Amino acid sequence: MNDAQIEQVRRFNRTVTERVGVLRDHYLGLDRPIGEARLLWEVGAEGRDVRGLRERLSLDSGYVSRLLRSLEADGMVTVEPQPEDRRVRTVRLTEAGRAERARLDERSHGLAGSLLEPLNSAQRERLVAAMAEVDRLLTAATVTVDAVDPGHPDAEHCLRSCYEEFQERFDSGFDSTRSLLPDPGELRPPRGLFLVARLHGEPVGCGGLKLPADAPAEIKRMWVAPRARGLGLGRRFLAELEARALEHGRDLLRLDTNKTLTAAIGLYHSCGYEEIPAFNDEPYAHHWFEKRIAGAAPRPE
Amino acid sequence: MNDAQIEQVRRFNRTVTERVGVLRDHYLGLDRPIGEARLLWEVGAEGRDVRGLRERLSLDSGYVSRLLRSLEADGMVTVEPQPEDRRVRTVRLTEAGRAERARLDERSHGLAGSLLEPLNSAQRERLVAAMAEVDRLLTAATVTVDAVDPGHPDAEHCLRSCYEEFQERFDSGFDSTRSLLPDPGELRPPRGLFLVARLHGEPVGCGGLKLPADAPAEIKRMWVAPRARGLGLGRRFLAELEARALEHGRDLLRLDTNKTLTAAIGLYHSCGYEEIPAFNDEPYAHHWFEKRIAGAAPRPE
DNA sequence: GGTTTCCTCTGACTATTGTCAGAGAATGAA
DNA sequence: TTCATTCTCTGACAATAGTCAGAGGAAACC
Repeated sequence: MNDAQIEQVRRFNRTVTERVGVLRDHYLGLDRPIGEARLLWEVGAEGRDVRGLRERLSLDSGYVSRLLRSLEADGMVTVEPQPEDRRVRTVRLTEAGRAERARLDERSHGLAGSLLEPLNSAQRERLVAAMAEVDRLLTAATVTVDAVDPGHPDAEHCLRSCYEEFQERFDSGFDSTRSLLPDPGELRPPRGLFLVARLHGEPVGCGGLKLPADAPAEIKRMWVAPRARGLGLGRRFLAELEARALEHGRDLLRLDTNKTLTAAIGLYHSCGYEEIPAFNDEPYAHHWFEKRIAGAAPRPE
Repeated sequence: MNDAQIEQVRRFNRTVTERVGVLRDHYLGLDRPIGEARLLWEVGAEGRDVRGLRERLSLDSGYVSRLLRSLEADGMVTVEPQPEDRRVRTVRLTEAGRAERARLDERSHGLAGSLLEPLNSAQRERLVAAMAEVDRLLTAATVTVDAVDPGHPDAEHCLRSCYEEFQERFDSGFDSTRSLLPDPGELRPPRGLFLVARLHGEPVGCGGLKLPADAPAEIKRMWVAPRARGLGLGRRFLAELEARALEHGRDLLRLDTNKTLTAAIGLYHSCGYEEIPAFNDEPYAHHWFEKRIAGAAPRPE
């Protein structure tokens, strides 16, 4: 990362916070303090627990409580205990609250429009494309990847989603008990490891590594949630798994995959994996790959 | 402008304000309220008038005064009357103030770095490029273009800069009194008009239109400040001048230009101007163009 | 049943971010 | 000189944003 890049990021920050900030104040800050407006927004059409609101906006519990009293007094929300657990209280929008939220939404829409408005259509397209790219990459930068136990709820959520997707996509359907890895417990140290990617705390992808004593390390159960695709997460998993394999003294990685997973196959090729003859008899595999990793720097950059 | 575009802009706003906002609070908000920090920053190394600070940050005069007293009490700045006009007071950083500002600068540098830090180098390059594009286009969107009297200080500033640039670039140098438009007063209504572009109130470009009674309208003295290039301002001036010419019932536009102004020549070509034989004997011209504008929509989009 | 933990709320405080009216000094115009 | 204007400052006031300690009800654990 060089100084010219840093300078550009700083210029970007200045321009964006100034322009977006000014317009946001202009559009949203009219009749309601920002704190209340954000809260109203976060409650959403469905309603939400007080706790959830606090976490989402990372505010003090007393403060949230006071904001809620104020919104309640204005007739925007109702707050009621949950039937299952009467300690937890659920916030719901009233009719008036929904109307107010719709107005906020409209204004926010107007704000976005006013950013585009002065530009001609070619410029608009370029701006929107560049914004999508910034959005994607900043989001990618907030994704964390950590090793967890395969029994962890987040891990199980990912595995379940992964199996569901296999079931849908594979010509033959998918039954994990018939695959060569019936029990993800095999991905628990010391026999392997399991990584989970999270975005804002929500699990959005996983990747496992088998470390058999008498055979090369093997990548298993790599999956990225649809909403997190396009962030380079697949590539990041591969890099991370390669690094971990290296740390365990391995210099060769293998994996198998189904012919319907074309994006994954492309990824493996572009990350230096080479197709080899079948090294196992996984019933769901059509392609087998390997990559020699010894000596390479453990992480990009 | 369509809804998908608006949606993308809103997603962008959310991601960016969240990510940049969190980090800014984390980096800058440590020991000094943001108001003071911004003020300290805006004073800059050179010092600045109280009035200028107020305008730049658009704050109440009483509030600025109070912030300054606070910074003064901390030994960060000194405030002294200007010698020429003792009503106006100038703020300057003390030694300690400069040190503090340097710390802010360092933190802001760190903030920018931390946005890039989690990405690999290919992603960094893409992010920085996209940020530059967003920055450029948002800046372009804040540029205003207005008709002013050619005697207005902003207009004169632009004309002077324009002549200086001609002087530097033309093989023969440039002397405005020898050109076919010795007096920009000819660009005053009703004989013509003069547009000035401004960015944050600073003049950054100009374009004139001659409207002779017995000849086609003619574009003169088009110029864009170096720091405002790449924003599509030239194209915007042409569109604006064409629209104004149309409003005056003209259907043909002409212009001449010097061979050293290659970017301008490219612009004319790409905007539909066609090269024609010399229609005047401007001593500094090598190329002559015209464009028929009748019937076209007055403005892009 | 008793204890602990969780969740929300209230009261008491503080700091920040302003807004407004007018005072007082300096300047420019008539 | 007088008068209006410009510029900054002070005092009074208010809203917003946030922190902290602890009360009290509900659920979970032993």
